[in-house]
Amino acid sequence: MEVVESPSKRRPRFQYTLLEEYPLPLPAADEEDPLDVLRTRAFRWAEDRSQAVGDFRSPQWTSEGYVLVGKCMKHADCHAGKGRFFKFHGGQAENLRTYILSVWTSGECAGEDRVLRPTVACGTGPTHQDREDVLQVADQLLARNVPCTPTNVSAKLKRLIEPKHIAAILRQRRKQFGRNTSQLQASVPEFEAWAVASSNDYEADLRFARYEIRPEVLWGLLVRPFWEKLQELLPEPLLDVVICLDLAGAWEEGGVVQDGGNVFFCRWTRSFWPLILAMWPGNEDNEAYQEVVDVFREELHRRGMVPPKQLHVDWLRGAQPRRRGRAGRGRGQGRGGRRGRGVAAAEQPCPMQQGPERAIPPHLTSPALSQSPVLATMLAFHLFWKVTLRRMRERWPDPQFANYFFQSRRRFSRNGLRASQQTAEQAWRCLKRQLAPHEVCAHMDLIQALRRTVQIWSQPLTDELAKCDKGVRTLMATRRGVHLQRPQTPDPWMLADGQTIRRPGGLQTYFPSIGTIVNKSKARGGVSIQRLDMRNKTFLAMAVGKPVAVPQGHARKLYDFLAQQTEAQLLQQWQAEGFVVEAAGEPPRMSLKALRQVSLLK
DNA sequence: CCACTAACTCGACACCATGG
DNA sequence: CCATGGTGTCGAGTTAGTGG
Repeated sequence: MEVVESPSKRRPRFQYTLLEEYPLPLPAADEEDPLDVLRTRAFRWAEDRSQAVGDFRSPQWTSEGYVLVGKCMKHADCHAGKGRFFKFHGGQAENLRTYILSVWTSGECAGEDRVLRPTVACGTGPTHQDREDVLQVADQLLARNVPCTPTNVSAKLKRLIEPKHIAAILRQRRKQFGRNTSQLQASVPEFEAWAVASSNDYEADLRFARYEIRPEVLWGLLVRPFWEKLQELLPEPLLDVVICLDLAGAWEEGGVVQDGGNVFFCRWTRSFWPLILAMWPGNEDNEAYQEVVDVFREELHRRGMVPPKQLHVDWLRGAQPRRRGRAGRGRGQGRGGRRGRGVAAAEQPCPMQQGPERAIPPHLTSPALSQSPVLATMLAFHLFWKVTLRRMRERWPDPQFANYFFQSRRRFSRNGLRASQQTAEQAWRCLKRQLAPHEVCAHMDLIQALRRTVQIWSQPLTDELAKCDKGVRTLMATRRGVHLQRPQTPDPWMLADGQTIRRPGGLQTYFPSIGTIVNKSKARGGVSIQRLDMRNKTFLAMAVGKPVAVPQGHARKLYDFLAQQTEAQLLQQWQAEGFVVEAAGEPPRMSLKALRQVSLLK
């Protein structure tokens, strides 16, 4: 008759040896249940050591606190209970600053790599190892800014894994992390803590106006130094603002709101001031713009500043490609939660957001909209858009868009000034340069880099610094050199001597006087200036951009354009010059080409 | 510039594994 | 036992690359 095995005889199978003492952060205050604490720490260890542990038995309460026993889930035999086991217990270290997890192990791993879902009809599922390898390669690819596609991953794997498994694993990964690397993902809590703290810190250089953590990390930061400088310039009205969104590296999208227009440095150059820095991952169409505009408004309001007269949005590049990505699907499937917020600012929505569902891009490429010419008088401006509007309403495939476009434009458009995206583009490159040298792997890395950059940009430009080439690349100008409005007269140095000036963010350059420029050009035969004396005023006409000769009588012609008093007169003149092209059976259209030619613009 | 194709993405659904 | 998560499959739609 067989004797019942004594516990001591069976025990050898469970002879645990200490594997390691693993330090981990102390449990937070709200993690009170020691069992939960131990369990999460055990999982954390398993993850850090790429060890699949599962199937925990009921926890036991011993003199050492709770003890958890689980087994390796990686191999077939382990899973069946004939392999390796793990035992965990833990507690605060003696110095009380860390949590020490004691990991014990018993038995050896045995059996083949366990196949997940062995019952599936298609054959084998991926193994744990498969998944780990795929995820690892995916991380590497993403960190290097290489598209993380099944093919790419497959090419980088050292062994063969079924493509459909790779695709499925990647899909799951995308669902969880999007395009973020796991390191970026892991840095979220740190970021969140800072975000909370920073939201109310009105003294800091960077302050959150918006942030969201889930499901994606996105934020808008206000850049205090530039807002304050702007406020100092009041009551001069803001003329225009350019919003620019662009890709910042592979893993996220950034936005810069730029007070591009007419912040004059030394009274003649236009420079950019970043007021808001925003990060908007991925595919939110125009919500990013809308959000940034909202933030901008709120801060203006908070500071009691007057809204800008013009608002330019670089919607073509930012919005169009994304749009296609979503074509054909319903609109509601975005994130319902965020929609509600846009409503508050709906008085001046982003152009793309209203129009008909998805049919906009062709219009946006129209030169009439994207490069409307500089028109010298209010009357010309009026006529130009009157003709164009009619054309849009009657000939363009989407009349609704025309209505929308004009509704939203009417309020802030004016003649004369066309804010160029160029400063915004340059600014963005500048920002990228500043960020590039720093390794940005975690959310806070980016914030730190931005903080450094803002510090550099916002240093005061003293008179001495303005003259020398060395020193910081500040975007600030000397105090008396900044204006929000276009100067009415040239500075004295422009007339007489020229000057050496350091442009914001750039190196110093010598700028000759206007006289010198003209003389030099004349000497090379490149410029011709036509003079027109009218009563008590003198007009000069010269080509801008390309140095071409001014045709005989051209100054007079331009003068006549300016002098027209009524719409009918101007229209007649424009028709005669071929600016307005009439065709049978359809509304007239503006010929930008002719217009440019006569303006002697390139 | 255009058409064609292979590669890719995504959502929906079913089903199983895992953890509580 | 239930909730959650990971995987396979299918179909629809998009994108990038290639060759004319």
